[in-house]
Amino acid sequence: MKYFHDVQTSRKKGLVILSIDSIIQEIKNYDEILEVVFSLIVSAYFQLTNHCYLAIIVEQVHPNKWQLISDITIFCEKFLEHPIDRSYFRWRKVAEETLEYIENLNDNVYNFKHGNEGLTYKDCYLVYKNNREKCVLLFEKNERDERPVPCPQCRTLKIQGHSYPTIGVRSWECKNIFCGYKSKYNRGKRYSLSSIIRQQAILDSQNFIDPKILKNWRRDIVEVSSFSEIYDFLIQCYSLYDDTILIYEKLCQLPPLMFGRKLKIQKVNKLISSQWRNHYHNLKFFKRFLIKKSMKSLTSRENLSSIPEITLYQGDSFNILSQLESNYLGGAVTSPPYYNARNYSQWSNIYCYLYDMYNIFNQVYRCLKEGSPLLINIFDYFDNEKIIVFSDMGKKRLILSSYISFICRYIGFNHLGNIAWDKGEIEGNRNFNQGNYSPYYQAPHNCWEHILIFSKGNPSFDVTKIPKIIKEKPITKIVKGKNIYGHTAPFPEKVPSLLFSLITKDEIILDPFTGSMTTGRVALKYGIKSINIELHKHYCDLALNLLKQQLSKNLQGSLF
DNA sequence: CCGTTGCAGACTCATGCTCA
DNA sequence: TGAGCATGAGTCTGCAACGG
Repeated sequence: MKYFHDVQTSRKKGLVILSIDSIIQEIKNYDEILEVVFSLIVSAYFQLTNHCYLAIIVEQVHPNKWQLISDITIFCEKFLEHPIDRSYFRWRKVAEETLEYIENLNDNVYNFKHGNEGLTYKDCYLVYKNNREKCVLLFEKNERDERPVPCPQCRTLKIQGHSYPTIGVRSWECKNIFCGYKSKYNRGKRYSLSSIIRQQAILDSQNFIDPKILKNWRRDIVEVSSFSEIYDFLIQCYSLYDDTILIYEKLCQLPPLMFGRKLKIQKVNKLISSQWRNHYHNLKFFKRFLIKKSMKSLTSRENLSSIPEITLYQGDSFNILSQLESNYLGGAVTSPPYYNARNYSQWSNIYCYLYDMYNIFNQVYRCLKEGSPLLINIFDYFDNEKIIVFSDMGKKRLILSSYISFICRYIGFNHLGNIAWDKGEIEGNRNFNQGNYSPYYQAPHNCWEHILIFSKGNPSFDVTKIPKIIKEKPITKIVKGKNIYGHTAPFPEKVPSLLFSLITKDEIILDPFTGSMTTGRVALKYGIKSINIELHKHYCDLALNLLKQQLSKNLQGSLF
């Protein structure tokens, strides 16, 4: 393999691990933190071998870990902004769709010619020891590399470029008529460099991963007896035997050799250059959706609920919120529609989605009282952003939680923290690795969702009251192939209850995407008034039905 | 009650398909 | 025929259903 693919298989750095806490310990200023972290990411990116991983470990930093995680994630994914001259990049179509949806976007269309590339977000592990929480962010580098790779079957370079199975990964087709491999349609072997490397590792016993490690790390919430297990896991699952691993950490006590990999500990010189922070804040990417929407016309809003404690409006969240008073709500909790996750939540691309979210949360901000909390339940869903390509090759883990955090901070909210909603052993204990115990095949089970905590201005509630993690099974939706609940994505009562533990009983709360009105119904139990908004008539009916059931149950209960 | 069977559901990979 | 898109097979395991 090395003989035939000499250039591409030389592995400079097979994995880069960035342990942030020790590096930025003394820095108090958030902008300075960003400067240091961004410079390190960029330097890591250019040293990292293609198709290899960058892991970033974050514990507790000033002022808030989750704010930093959000900025890091968006930066990693989007920091390379330049024209992409591949024909799969159909920027005209992206521009067309976005301009049609976002009316006030009279920006120069030329901007859409620039695409964003960078590292692909794979996962965020939560690692716990006693009560301490560390986050491990994982990114994969897939840089377009058009250098020809010989056919793994017949070693010839008589090949032709083919498609991109995932963005940034070039695939090839063998054109040698004497090659041992031919498909039914008489086409040659198709392959890519990254798949060749991965498949080679399967056969190599030195790359075998201890199944014990995999068992402990099969979910993305992990309980460890020592945080050094993070390194054991990362090194075994995301690098190959004989690789050189680059580690950025100030006080590193790791041996120079682990599992046959050479560790290179890098001293960090404090880099003071605002270059990358400025670059980040000036990305054209943000300018395509951070645009204020103007209200079209006053739509009639009718309260569908007959109970004084609950207000239920059917209609577009933005329109209805625009008509509400400013500074009078005591809190808000919601689970926004996940981008293109269901047939009731479809947008042409991520810009359109983020534009809607920006405008709706902007209105929520206006309606909230100073100091009041906002909780947002969101999941990093798996889909295509549809801003580079439209097919499956663009499908990836979306960074919705990071986007929402960015948007809300842009509006003016304080991002105070994050509650991890551990959904438990959903879908069994599956760990998709195609039966291979070798690196790069280990995909954990994504078993937690974000509940982001924000406040308007300085919080008037006690932040320390909020737990770091809650365990709650998702509501059973499907019984014998039928959706007995009526809504495909309900959230548990615990989520709105978290909000009610922060506010006083005389407040009015808001849920701009209420669905089956879990928020309103739980609020009623707490004796708190609520305003609920839902776009679809169908869900409003469902909400009222569920409310009716709840009330009749309470009535029965009071008889005893 | 317990062993067996088969399916759900999420994801990847390889290959078929199709357009220009 | 170059290049991108679509899709079905294959992979996993817990659990429900089944049957002795």
